[in-house]
Amino acid sequence: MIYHQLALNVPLYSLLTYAHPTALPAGTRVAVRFRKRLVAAIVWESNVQPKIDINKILPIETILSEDWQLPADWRALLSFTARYYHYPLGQAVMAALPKGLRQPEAVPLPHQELMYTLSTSGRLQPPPPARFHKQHALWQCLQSAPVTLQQLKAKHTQATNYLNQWQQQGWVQAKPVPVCGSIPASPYQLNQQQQHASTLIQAKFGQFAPFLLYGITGSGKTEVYFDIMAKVLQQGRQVLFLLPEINLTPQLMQRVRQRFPSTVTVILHSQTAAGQRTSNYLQAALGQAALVIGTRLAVFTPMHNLGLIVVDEEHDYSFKQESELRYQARDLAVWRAQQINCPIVLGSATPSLESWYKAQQGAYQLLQLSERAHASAQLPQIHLLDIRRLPLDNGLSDVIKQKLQANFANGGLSMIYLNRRGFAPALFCTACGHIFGCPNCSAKMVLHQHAGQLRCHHCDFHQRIPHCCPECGNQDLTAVGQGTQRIEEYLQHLLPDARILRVDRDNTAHRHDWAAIYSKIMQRQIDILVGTQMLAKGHDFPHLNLVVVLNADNSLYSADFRAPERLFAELMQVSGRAGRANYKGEVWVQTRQPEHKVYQALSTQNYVTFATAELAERQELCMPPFSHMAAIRADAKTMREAQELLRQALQGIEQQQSLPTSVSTFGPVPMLMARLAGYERAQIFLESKNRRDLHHSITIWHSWLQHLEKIYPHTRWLIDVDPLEM
DNA sequence: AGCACGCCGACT
DNA sequence: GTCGGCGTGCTC
Repeated sequence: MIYHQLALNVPLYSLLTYAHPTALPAGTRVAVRFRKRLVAAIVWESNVQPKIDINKILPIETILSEDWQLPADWRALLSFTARYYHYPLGQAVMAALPKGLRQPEAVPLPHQELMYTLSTSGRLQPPPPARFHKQHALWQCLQSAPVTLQQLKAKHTQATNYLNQWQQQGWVQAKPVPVCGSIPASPYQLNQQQQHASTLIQAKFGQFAPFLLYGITGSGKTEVYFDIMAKVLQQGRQVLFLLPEINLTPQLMQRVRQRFPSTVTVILHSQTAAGQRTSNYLQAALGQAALVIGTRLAVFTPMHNLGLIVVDEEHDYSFKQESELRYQARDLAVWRAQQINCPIVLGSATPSLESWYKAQQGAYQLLQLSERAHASAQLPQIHLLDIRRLPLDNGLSDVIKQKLQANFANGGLSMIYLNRRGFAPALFCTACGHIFGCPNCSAKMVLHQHAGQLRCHHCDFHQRIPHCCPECGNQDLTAVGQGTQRIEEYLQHLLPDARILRVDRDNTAHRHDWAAIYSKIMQRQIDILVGTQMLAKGHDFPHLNLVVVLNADNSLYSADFRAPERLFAELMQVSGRAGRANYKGEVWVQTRQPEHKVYQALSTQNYVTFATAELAERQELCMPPFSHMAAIRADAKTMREAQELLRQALQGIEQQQSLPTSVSTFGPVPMLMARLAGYERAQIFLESKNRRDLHHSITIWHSWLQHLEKIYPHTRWLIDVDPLEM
């Protein structure tokens, strides 16, 4: 018997040993008995010396993938991921596989699409008589060039029948569709900066080279990506393209289709149907797809012959998974590029300070695009409107109201941006000041007028709008603050003839909602947009010429040291929506702190000054990227219990062994959102300038937590490496 | 994580 | 007597 180490979906930090008469290659998918149940597993190593009693070892039941294995570089990526994020390898592996491959069932490999053409003997045959005009057309089609079944079916609904007949005669032959067909020349001419960036990247094909493509909004980063992608694809290599939220960027997909019409492209994101995802995954693994486009989870796609990775909007927080396996896809993408020796391009108009710092240090090569791609497009003018002494009507100052009225009268498109959905962010009692909070979370309940509910935006708790205060019985309850619904309602009152559309998570719950909204906007059926973050991300509405930002100040009061960076990126992105193509755009920001560094940098649209100042501050405080962090979190029914586990572990560590001197510890402290979905949450931060030391300390913490979890069975814990949440 | 094993209260 | 509550501990 040959013993194998297998990765199973169990929360164990070691692999499990199973037996098979022959050695199976690493990466093979198998089915095994685990506690009497049949489960899928991946062979990690064969020919191992069992470390447990041989009598306990069970046989591998079936081999699910006889003819292909998950490749070695994929396994290396997952081993690294599990180690770096201190997560059980088996669970990391299963998280990286699509559902179809986590099941203990064999999955048929996707068959490659075929192209048909007349064979040499076929060409000697006379075509079918012209009176059978459809058959004749089919033949003509096959004669001119290889075509797909789909194309043939368009000519003749019975195409399959005739193809079979003719194939049997030996007149027609089939060949797999080339994975990367010819790429038509781009109608777009790169400007000098774009060309320069592209040339520098191309010089590094075939080797590891990280680039930071810093290009202001509208500078045409995508054209640079496309240019180098075309080159890589033409060399017969694959491209992995990661982006934040794919369902929100139908535009990009359209551009890809136009630019690479005959390149086999697959899309991988959480909303892709399970079967489709498995098939896409396998196509990429087998080299049947040349271009893989996806969200963070796509970083784990096994690729046959990867030649380039692109991470668009690299600063976006959605690249970090905030549950289970807490990985940062952008960072893993860089690791992956290094591992397989290919260039990686991180692109953004407001790079993360982590990436910007690396570019300053020379670890990443900085490529700049400082001109707007459309020569006619101008940067929008940004106005800070100090509202400290201005009367507000439903959150809007007179200046803004006039701006909106005027723009509507002139037929322009306006957008109101505020990051609060619902009607009002809080409901309170005018008599005693009671605020309706969520019973499960440390958050206020949001008033949803249309639904007649108070809702918590952090858990699924909701209740009917109460008639009176539970504390004092007073019936006079007031909604404070503005949400998208309230602004929408007020604007409709202010401008009764305007066509107003609200865009937030409440009305774009379904996959196709957004596409419908988008086409409505593009067809100029909308005058004013009211919305949240969703509106800020990557959409071009060429005729949008007025952007109004409300209530952005909220983020300035956050205790999170990354809040300014996040706000700046967000506001730059929203501002960039105005004045694309030929329209001159204006941005108005209502604020009570116009002198704040975020707004100052915004008003001159100068990322570099902002980044420089922010980095200086981070350095002074020894915050990332000048140090590396990890958070150890615990949650329990009470804060005391949650902190107890952390305190005990900390005490144990301090008494028995010492952490590396470069590592400092902060906490335990409650999380910013101390209570979530009925659990109190506490955390300890570990911080060090040295990654190895930090990693070593986390390992020590890890073993203590595993030991202590038996003593505190009601407290759950987790490790978050490079945390974003505070 | 599941899922069995195990040791004490309220039931036919 | 036993049905089942969920605390404890292991998984190849």
